[in-house]
Amino acid sequence: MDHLSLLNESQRQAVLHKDGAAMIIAGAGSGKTRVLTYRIAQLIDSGVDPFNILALTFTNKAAKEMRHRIEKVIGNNAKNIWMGTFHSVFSRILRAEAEKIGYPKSFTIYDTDDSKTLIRNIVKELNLDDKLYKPNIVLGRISSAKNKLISMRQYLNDASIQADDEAAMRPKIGKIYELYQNRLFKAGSMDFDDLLFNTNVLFKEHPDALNKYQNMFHYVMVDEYQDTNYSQYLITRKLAAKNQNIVVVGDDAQSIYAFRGADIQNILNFERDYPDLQVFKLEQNYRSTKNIVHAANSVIKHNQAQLRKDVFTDNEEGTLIEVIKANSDNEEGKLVATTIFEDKMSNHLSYDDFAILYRTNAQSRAMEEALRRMNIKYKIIGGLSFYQRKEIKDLIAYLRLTVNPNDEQAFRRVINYPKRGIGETTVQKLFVTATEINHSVWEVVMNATEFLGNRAGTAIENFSVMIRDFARIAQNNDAFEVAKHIAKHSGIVDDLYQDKTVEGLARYENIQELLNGIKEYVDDPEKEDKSLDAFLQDIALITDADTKADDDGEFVTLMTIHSAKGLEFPNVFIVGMEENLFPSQMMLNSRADLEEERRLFYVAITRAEKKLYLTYATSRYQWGNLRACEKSRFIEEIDPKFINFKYGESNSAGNVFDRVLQRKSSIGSLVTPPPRKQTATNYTAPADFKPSDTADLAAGMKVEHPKFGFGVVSKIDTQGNSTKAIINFDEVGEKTLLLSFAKLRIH
DNA sequence: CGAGTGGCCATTTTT
DNA sequence: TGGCCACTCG
Repeated sequence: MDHLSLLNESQRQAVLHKDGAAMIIAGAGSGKTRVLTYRIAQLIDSGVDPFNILALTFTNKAAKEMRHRIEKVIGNNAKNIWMGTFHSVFSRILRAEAEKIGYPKSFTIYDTDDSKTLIRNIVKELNLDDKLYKPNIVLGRISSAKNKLISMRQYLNDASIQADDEAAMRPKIGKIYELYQNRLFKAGSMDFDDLLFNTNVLFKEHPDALNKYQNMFHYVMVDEYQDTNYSQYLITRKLAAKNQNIVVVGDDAQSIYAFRGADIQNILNFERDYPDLQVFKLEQNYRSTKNIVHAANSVIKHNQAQLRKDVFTDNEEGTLIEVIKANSDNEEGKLVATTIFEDKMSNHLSYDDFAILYRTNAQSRAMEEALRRMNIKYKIIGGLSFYQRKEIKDLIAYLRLTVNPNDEQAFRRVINYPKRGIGETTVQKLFVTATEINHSVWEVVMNATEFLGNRAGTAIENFSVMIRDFARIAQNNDAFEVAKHIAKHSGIVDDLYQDKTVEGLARYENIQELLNGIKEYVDDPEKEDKSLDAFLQDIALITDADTKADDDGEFVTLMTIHSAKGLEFPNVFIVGMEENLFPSQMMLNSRADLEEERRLFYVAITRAEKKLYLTYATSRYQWGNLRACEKSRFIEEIDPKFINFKYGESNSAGNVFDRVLQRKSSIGSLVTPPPRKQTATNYTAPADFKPSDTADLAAGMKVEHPKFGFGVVSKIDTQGNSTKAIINFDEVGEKTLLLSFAKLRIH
């Protein structure tokens, strides 16, 4: 294969490795993805069936990117490779095998919010102190137990775990774990951790199933191995036990997910499990300048626990790292924004070339304000995802309930939304009864009239008839048809329709967007299964990071350092380089924590190709209070010969009081432009508004929409049995509407 | 039973 | 400072 010539010696060796176990230690920017890509291509070239290759990644983004790149090399065959995140691949497998372990085929997946709500409910039911048993903490304990494959039974029986919980004044966590797990089971639902936990259960209790997948996956590959937890480790070990063809790729210096159960130990275990292991080290960095690579090396040297590795580069020297000091978080934002602006202008760069990285999401606000004031377009990755919006979750709850009526959280969400006269009292009654007879709420609902008075009974009965009706439709229709039907007949659309505020309008649009998304899903020829079931499984594991960039024009990228892993940008700003922020206050308690934090800094530095800026502020607002901040120790840990202090220490420090005054006086000029594109309309639909039949709608026609007002059709787009109209509205600009859904009056 | 208001809590990271 | 929840009033 000619592409072998594009590789350096160690890359080539790693690519050409075929049978047996191997570990590739890949330094930052060392062409890891390229090696993985070519290795898979090489396997297929040598006659391996793509169906027999399993490639596991950590994020959807990484999976997508790799599939994309393999397609470029070997073409369509790449589609048949089993490639995805641990969660998505094994939820797919569990879906086929669920009944073996007592779950329904169409089990639903609880997201973190569902899990927390359930825990909150359980804590309440147990009459425990909700100040002590906070959902975050409890879920954290349960999650880390599951990641170590500790079942609720083992948890309750483990003396040292119980002692820990008692010492933390939370002796009932085990009890909560038990109830939580029972409730999930009764609801036919799994949380994220269950997807991996239950895969382990399946493989353990059903050797036939394990055997089946061992025979299926002749070659197993795991990316970002340093971020795997015990549960994931064991899955891969079992899968590879038969053929022993397993390759893991990782960089211990970039292990930043220990807080989530990732265990460096897995790398050590790996060496123990496969004595014939071959190790390849990729040490040449192709991404960054010498200054950046050396600076990163000088930082990571402060860690004790690490595999020896010498990352080097043949790239140019580059410019020094700039350290910028600001007096406040707002000034920090301003300095970053102006620096970007000036750099772009004087060097003819694109905003795409810049990224701003921070430790916590909360820091984005100051940056956003500054960028907006300078009219610099930006995009935030992460944060609240599309699928976390209330209206989206509401509709999805209906969809979930349709495929799995036992789904308790979905039920709770929509039982009285839109309002149908079923109050909290009635719902409580249903849940209490369910607990008493140890059945799911849905089973109680099915016999509601026996437990409830006439009025509530009827309301519940109507609800259950509606859901069963949805389920019936879901039997012989694709996900889009069902979802469209549900959006209409659940009353969600009508409800949003009433709300003429800006937010209401946005929610209405979001529902449309979700339906568009489902339409796209069923129109995708690569998706074999177009059922609502399949769609739900798919989106349960999607995060904001993979929603495709609607890239209208160039923009600066803002995100947390965690989500920046695996990415690269010519110019990178790491902001908030302050003690207690980065390193985070919560990570100062142990050497291990601090080292993880330092690895995080290492990851951040190595995102930069050409130019790196570190900024910090000497004061910052936190929970509405101004607090003085100190420069981060991490700045001191960089070898100073790679740094240029732009607003050096000589700058008069000033005191907090001065800064408050300074800040106050500058507030007058902070006239913030409108935060978002305005979509409010002054238009209100006339009382006699009646939608026309839009079958003959064509470009050029003038139409009226009950929310967006008047507009002109600019394009009609028919795909399959759905038709979209692109309409230019007078007030809100261009919108894409699904005709089967939108109410339009033709003029 | 539903809408509106006040009080309280929070900011570590994500599948 | 802002978002969410619980409580109270209509």
